[in-house]
Amino acid sequence: MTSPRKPRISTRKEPKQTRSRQLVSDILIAAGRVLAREGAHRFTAARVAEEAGVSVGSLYQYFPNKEAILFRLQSEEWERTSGLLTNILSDKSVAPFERLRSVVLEFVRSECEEADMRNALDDAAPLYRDAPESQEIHKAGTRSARAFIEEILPHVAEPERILVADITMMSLKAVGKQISEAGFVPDEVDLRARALGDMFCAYLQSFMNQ
Amino acid sequence: MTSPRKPRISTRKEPKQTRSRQLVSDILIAAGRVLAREGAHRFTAARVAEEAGVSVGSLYQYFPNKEAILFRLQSEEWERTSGLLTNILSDKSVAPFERLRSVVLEFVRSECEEADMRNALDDAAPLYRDAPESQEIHKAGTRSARAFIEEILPHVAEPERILVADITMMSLKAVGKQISEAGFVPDEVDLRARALGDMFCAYLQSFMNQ
Amino acid sequence: MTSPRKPRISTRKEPKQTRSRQLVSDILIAAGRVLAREGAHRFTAARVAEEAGVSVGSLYQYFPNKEAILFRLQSEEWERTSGLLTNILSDKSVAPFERLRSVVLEFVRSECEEADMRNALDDAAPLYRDAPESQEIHKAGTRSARAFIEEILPHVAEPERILVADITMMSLKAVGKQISEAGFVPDEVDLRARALGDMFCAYLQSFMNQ
Amino acid sequence: MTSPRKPRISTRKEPKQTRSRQLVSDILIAAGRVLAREGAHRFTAARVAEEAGVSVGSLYQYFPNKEAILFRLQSEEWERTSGLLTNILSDKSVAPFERLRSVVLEFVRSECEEADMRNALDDAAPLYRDAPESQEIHKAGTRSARAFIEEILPHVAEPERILVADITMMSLKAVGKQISEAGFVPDEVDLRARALGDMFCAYLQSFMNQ
DNA sequence: TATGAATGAGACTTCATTCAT
DNA sequence: TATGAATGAAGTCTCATTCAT
Repeated sequence: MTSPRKPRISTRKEPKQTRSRQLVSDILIAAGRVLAREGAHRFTAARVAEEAGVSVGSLYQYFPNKEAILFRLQSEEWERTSGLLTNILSDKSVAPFERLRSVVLEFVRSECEEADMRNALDDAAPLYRDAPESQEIHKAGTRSARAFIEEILPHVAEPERILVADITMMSLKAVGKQISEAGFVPDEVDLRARALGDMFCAYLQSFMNQ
Repeated sequence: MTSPRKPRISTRKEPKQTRSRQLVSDILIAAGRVLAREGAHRFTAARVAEEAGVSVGSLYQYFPNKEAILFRLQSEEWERTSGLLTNILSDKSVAPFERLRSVVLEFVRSECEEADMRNALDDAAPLYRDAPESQEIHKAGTRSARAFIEEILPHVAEPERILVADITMMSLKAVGKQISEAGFVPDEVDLRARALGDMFCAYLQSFMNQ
Repeated sequence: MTSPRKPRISTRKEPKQTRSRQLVSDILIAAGRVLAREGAHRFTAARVAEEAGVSVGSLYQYFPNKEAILFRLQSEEWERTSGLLTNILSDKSVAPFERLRSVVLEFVRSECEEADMRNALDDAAPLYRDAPESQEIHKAGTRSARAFIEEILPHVAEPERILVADITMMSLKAVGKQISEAGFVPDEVDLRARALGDMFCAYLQSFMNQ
Repeated sequence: MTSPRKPRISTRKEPKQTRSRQLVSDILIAAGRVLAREGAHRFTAARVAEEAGVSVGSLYQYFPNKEAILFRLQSEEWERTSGLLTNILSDKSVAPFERLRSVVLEFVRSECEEADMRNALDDAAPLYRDAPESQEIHKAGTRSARAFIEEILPHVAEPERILVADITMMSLKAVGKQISEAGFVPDEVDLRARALGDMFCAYLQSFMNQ
């Protein structure tokens, strides 16, 4: 893929006034709804504006383009999820493997909430993914994961730890997405989430038995 | 999400003559190139036709719509991969865990070949994914995986075996994709593929120690 | 015949501002001209837009599709004609048969005005005819006709009155159309219109002599 | 309407061999079916060829273009109908008004047979109507009608007789078409046909009482 | 600041007709 | 004579974005 376009994707103006902040928030909520209801394919500026009850003009006042809206939506998703992960993983009052199982379960469940919107967001990924800002976002989650692995596998060399953390994170995100896409009922979701947790535990355990 | 449209996606005309067969093949190759070079976003009938050196009309003589081309591309990919998986997994002259490691390595490597095209194909997935034909395709791979799990975990109850097979397959596909997207050099790819293999082995092993 | 598609045909946006109203009107006038000049066959969105001096986009801002334009054109025609009919037929200060002759004459004359456009509109009928909105329109004229027949043939049973009214209306519309298509000069038109009026009078008279 | 195109519409080659004759006939039958099944809108050379079981090439061997097929279809229709009219109207062993009533009934009924095909043929009229050959066809029916009027209204001056004949024919054709389009059941059809016959009789009668 | 009408490039798809085999 | 693949112009419609008000 060539794609030398690096579209500006950050918010056009930092809204300091409350009114603006509210507007941005309204737009994002509307965008989520449009995405969930109509699919990535029908996610258009006009539809978002209408759903948000603002004019297209206003929309473009706060977002430089359509992609920026998707990006913000994704960012906020990711921040929420990232916070969740970090909170659970860093809570040292809980046994490590319990934390791991817990984090997997919560993550998968959260992926399955608003699955329609998330799936559509994924479908739309090509639109915002290439922006440089998008890369940044994933670092936070990565950091927590690496710290956790370091905590439970202190004797493993750093490069390998990073590898383990990355593989695990990748699997978690990817499988989480797949589960959310599959449209399972809550019990089926939990079943799979727990199996995934088992897999990660078995994997990490294997380093401890070495 | 609305839009449950089920577009016809199968090949429009069964090409029996060599000429036609060649044409279809040319179109698919051109489509792959367009996809890799321009991305899913710029994958249009006109561009594919031009790249293939045929008229749009001819293109539509062999494919009912753009999605059908993508679907064929994906099918052929998947058939190749599926064959690969089945071959390795069912070769009982090799120790099971060796087969598993091998299959993971090969799968990930194959995902990384023509990564541009594959990634673009994934981006385009919303276009062909919902077609009924598309669902069928995934069954073959699933079968091999389940058979393999049955072979090495015969004492595990069927429902759980299926769960294990599905989780493993999901991880393999999803992580394979992520690795291919990340643009690693071959050594980095292998490193990750092996780690993934380790994870699966550890997981399955954990059922044997029970 | 298959294809029972019921395309949306109503106006896309209720134009409240004068500017919009003007635009819609411009488009309709342009559409009429294109129809008259080029024929139904060459009535395309692009041509209408160009004739109206607006962009295709604007055209689709006010009409959901090409058929809707034709439908509006036809509606306005029909409303005018329908009003004419009703006015003349319900004017009880004039003797019934005089009213009838008058209505036939006026109707046929009005059909012959802008005959090119009307004929092309008829040619295009397959495009808008099946829409539900289209069916509604014909009811008004039917009502006046039935009321008139009731007035002059009060002793005839209702079902038969309806039949008489319907047959007469059908003939009037159909013959009017044929006359307008034939390209007669005004005198020839009047001659035929009067003959048609005679026919209707003779028909109704025949019920009075019974 | 400008429409300066006068497309060649007559049959491309007079098929003397039986085989060819058969082919032309097959094509026409297929064309009728396509028209009835798919509507004028979807009447395409390819579809007719497929329905007829011949290649598009062959189709174009016997008809110079699509319109020619429609024209032939219409011609044959009209010849049949015209023959019917002439036969009934000229049968002097039957009382004139009985003949008139009979002709109207038969004509309307025949219009209602294969209504789908006829309606679609009407929808397609713009495609063949302008050809010069098309004008010729209507003369035969006109002649019979005029002869009939002359027979029963010998004392009326020729120009007026022609007018009467033309108006009556126009009404008959036009109303016949409308009835066939309306999709009535046979009894409803007959009811209307008889009313139409009544109207014509009353009209002609009015000239006899003068 | 907000609005929303206007733009027009560009996507998909169909189909009449030709012509090499 | 028959075939049917190939052509490509033409048509419909959408949508991101701008800009006058």
